[in-house]
Amino acid sequence: MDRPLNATAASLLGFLHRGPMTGWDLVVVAQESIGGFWSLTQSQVYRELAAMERDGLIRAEKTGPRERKPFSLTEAGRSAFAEWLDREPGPENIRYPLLLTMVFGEYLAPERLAEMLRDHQQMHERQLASYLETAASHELDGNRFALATLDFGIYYERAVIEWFNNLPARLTRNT
Amino acid sequence: MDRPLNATAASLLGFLHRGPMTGWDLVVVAQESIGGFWSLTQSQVYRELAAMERDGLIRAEKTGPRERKPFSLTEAGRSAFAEWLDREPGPENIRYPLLLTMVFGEYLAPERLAEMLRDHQQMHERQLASYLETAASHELDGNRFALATLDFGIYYERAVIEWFNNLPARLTRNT
DNA sequence: ACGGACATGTAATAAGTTACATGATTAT
DNA sequence: ATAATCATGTAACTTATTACATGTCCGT
Repeated sequence: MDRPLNATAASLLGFLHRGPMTGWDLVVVAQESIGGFWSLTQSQVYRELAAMERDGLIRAEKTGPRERKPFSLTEAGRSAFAEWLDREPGPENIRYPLLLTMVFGEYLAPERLAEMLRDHQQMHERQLASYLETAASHELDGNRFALATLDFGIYYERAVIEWFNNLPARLTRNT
Repeated sequence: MDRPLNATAASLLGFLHRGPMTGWDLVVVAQESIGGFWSLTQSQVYRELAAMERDGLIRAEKTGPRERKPFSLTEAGRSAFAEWLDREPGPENIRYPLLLTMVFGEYLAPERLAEMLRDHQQMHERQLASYLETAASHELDGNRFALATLDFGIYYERAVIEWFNNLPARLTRNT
């Protein structure tokens, strides 16, 4: 007990500030609001919820229809969250397999690499479009913080796309 | 055996194309060349090396001074790598705790958030400077692929810094 | 009636982190 | 001589991924 809260668990506590939610709800909400820079899976959510219930940070409300089991914040949970939130957030980390592939590009058929680049560029363009749509929808207007993180995604995708566009010049060179 | 190769292990095989290296060497080389978008730890390296030796993908050369135990690629290793390299690289994933903190910014003292933002912006500025220095040093000129990934880092850091610079306008708004 | 979304959870495994133990060699 | 760096590795643990099992309720 009183293990330090990990970021994934903490984010669940954060969402529970909005009111009681089930694991399912949390997966959906998290996917939507932090999915762009913090991945989590269903399994993780249920596991963290179970652990946090054991630790008294959340409490199960009475089970609803379809075995819905909503959890609500306890005072302990609220303060554990506040403590976590105030801590120095760690450095970001990026893991991009495509770049790994590219570092070893000399061992790969150029057309194959080109194909991968095309695919990934397309994915990023779609992601950017989706972010822009969200931004235009005004559904986040109530929360300037959420909007700011969305903005991060937009800046990121734009930069990546620009990088893709300038790549051929970089890669076609002699050497 | 014949478990699918993971990206971390595969990258070690990639580096071994340059010639036999020890775990230590690999940690250093990997840190330098892919550290920006693929983190790995010493433990992981030694574990993957042990597993790959078991699987016959690499072979230990004779131990040198200081218990140095260099590994070299086997034919099996070479072809496992080629196979891995040709595969569809998965989507990138970013995990940025600062953004998590920001999403819940409404529960945090504004000055504390501002402080975190200042710190992180500084970290990104330093990172950018370091990338630019590497780019200016011409030490990567022999490898246009490595240069391209370095470029990714530069585009990324620039975008993030720009985002930081535009943040106050975003966050100071009413609401 | 039935397909699809809702909902919870477990099992098995892989990957990643942190800390430590041990010792050799080099440079000062 | 002693501190720093080189070098290998283990132990203990936490986090993350993938796949599966089970069942409910809603809409058509």
